[in-house]
Amino acid sequence: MPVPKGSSLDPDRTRAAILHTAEGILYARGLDGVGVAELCAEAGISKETLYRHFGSKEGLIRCVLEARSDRVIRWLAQAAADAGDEPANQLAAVFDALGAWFGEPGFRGCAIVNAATQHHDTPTGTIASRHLGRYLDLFTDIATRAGAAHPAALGRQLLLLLEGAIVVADHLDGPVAAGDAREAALALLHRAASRPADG
Amino acid sequence: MPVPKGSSLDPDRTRAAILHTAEGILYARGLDGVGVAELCAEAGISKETLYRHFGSKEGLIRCVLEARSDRVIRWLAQAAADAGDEPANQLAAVFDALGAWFGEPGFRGCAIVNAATQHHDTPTGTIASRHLGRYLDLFTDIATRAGAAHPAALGRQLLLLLEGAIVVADHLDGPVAAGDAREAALALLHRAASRPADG
DNA sequence: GTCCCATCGGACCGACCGGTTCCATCTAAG
DNA sequence: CTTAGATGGAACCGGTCGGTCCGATGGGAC
Repeated sequence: MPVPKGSSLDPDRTRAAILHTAEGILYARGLDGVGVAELCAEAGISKETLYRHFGSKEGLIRCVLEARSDRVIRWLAQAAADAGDEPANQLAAVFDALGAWFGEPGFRGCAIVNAATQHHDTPTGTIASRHLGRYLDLFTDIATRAGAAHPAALGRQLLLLLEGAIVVADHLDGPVAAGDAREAALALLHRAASRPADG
Repeated sequence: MPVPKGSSLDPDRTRAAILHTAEGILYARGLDGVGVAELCAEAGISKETLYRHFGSKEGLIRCVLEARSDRVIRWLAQAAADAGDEPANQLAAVFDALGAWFGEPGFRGCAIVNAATQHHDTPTGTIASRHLGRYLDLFTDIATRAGAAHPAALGRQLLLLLEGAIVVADHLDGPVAAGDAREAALALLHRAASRPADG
């Protein structure tokens, strides 16, 4: 049996349900905008269960954010992979995927960056750094395969466009930002690839 | 007399002192990370004085953010103006100024965007929109004077670089982001100016 | 001197917070 | 059946929150 101890249902299932419910509410209302009591009520569990699984509200937040980071990175990497082998097409696909996300109701920016902004001194900040680093890996890989002269620098610039697009989409003009970012990203990629020996 | 009623010192002076102290603490610790009592203690005033001047904590936050937005925009516009008339030089100067800011101890991202992230449903969100719009005006002006084919689109792309740089500097690599953004911004400007009839 | 009023210091309020504990209950393993 | 562990429900804790109110002080304006 994969279930180590007996219980009414499945502890792993319970844990996953808590994470899923908490992710939505914490994203929509902010880390400090919702109390543990409400999270438990929405998830249909007791506070004792939550504290047995996650130890503290901060522990729950950490697990939620790590799961979210994994999912977001996998989603963008898949969007790139689905676009074929051409780096430019992959880059365009990434920003197209972002545009679709920006247009969804309830879009409120990047949950991980938002969380780090709200609790900047906690381990949450570390999760955000790792998250941005994973974006960077994705972009640097694309830049490298595109033959950019300085793939690391181009990767960082593409990351600026991604993060800028998220912020601007959240606070100013929604999905429009994704189109602007896409166009700028392709321009930077083309420039770097057409000058492989020099900037 | 500019002072309407008698008081121990000067109500306007008191108000400005509250704003100054509150701005620093709210920026460093977050909107929900500090209570009204502590803000009053640090500013050397009583809660009654704070509530008479600002009505509520939200009212205080609103005044702090509006003052901050004014100051930041004026600071960047001045940096551009000090760089002469050449649009490319002005753009470079803006990102150089950002780089200096990113390196300052206590840098924590954009106070206005951070605030909107923390209290997204309050009027704070409106302040953030206006703030980004003012950046946009600055960049669109530079793009127009540079002879860009689509100055509005270029302005929005430059805004993406600025906001992205702030986020990345805050959560990943500090002042490096400003240099990357500067280089990308100049590349986008050059591209748009050298193709004034077509993208 | 006499008012006026901004101010301070602090008591006070109700609400909510994160977190702990106890207990009855249910389920699955043996 | 017995037993052990996971659970829900709820009471409870100390602390903090934003906000109000009151008494005392002290400096202009007249």
